[in-house]
Amino acid sequence: MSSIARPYLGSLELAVLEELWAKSGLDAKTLHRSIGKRRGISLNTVQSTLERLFRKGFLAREKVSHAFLYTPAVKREELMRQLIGEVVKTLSDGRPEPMLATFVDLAAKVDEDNLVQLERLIAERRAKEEKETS
Amino acid sequence: MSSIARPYLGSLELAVLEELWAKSGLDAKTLHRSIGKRRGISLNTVQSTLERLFRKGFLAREKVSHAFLYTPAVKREELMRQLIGEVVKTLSDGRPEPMLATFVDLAAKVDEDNLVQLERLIAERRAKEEKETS
DNA sequence: AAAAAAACCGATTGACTATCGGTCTTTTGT
DNA sequence: ACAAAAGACCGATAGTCAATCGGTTTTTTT
Repeated sequence: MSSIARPYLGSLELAVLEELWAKSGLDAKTLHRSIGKRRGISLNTVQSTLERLFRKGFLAREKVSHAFLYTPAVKREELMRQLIGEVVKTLSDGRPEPMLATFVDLAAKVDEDNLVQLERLIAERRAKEEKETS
Repeated sequence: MSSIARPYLGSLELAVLEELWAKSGLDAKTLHRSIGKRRGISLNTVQSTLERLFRKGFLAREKVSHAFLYTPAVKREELMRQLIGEVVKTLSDGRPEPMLATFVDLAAKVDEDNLVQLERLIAERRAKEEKETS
């Protein structure tokens, strides 16, 4: 059982999501032009990837005239939360410390200033919570 | 290219790691007794999984008399950091905010008190940093 | 030296991404 | 309205990886 669950996004899937986060409501052809051409892959390949992402619930689509227009069904932050949440769930061992320590480590790794930023986000979060509870 | 890199731990691999984090220096036979029997899998299966984890660098081993004794080569926190780091790297888009927001979200999700804990860890971290820089 | 234990090798299966050709369906231009 | 074009849909293949195990070789032990 408890493996770190797929899905798990492949390289083309990620590229497509990135593209759609930048500009949503694109069709397969357009996406093929922007990312498929460079990779030398066919329009069909882009299409099946879109289909797969749609089935997984990561994309929404709407048929406009003849073609599907795709939009992200998850925000970048939501996807991040899903994926990190998976890891955390499987490796936390019941205790919150491993997760929290990891967060502090990773925040500080890139830039020490991130810790300040993180504190600020916590404070904001708490402020919001208190407003709701009052 | 930039997919969320494997490895990626399967269910049996995780179970083995958990077992070794709890009590390290076990051989294949012992691990088979504790986790393999329940799953109805052969000793061989456990052995190949140990081999795979060893090749991946997640386990160390030492031959004691006739059998390999395995120990974790990464701590739970380190593995967590590796895996979460992968996700963060692929989805951060250069900015730290998505990562930081996700961290706050996930910390608070399980238990609101985790935010206090998180603040404490940040403070401790900063204290240590200042000592080193002085 | 024989038996037992364990390592090692190779093969198979199943899940999943990537890939694409071919066909069916729907739109659209004339 | 009908033919051409555009796109969706289906099915097949290849490659990767975990899980699985049988069989063979190597090493210990008695």
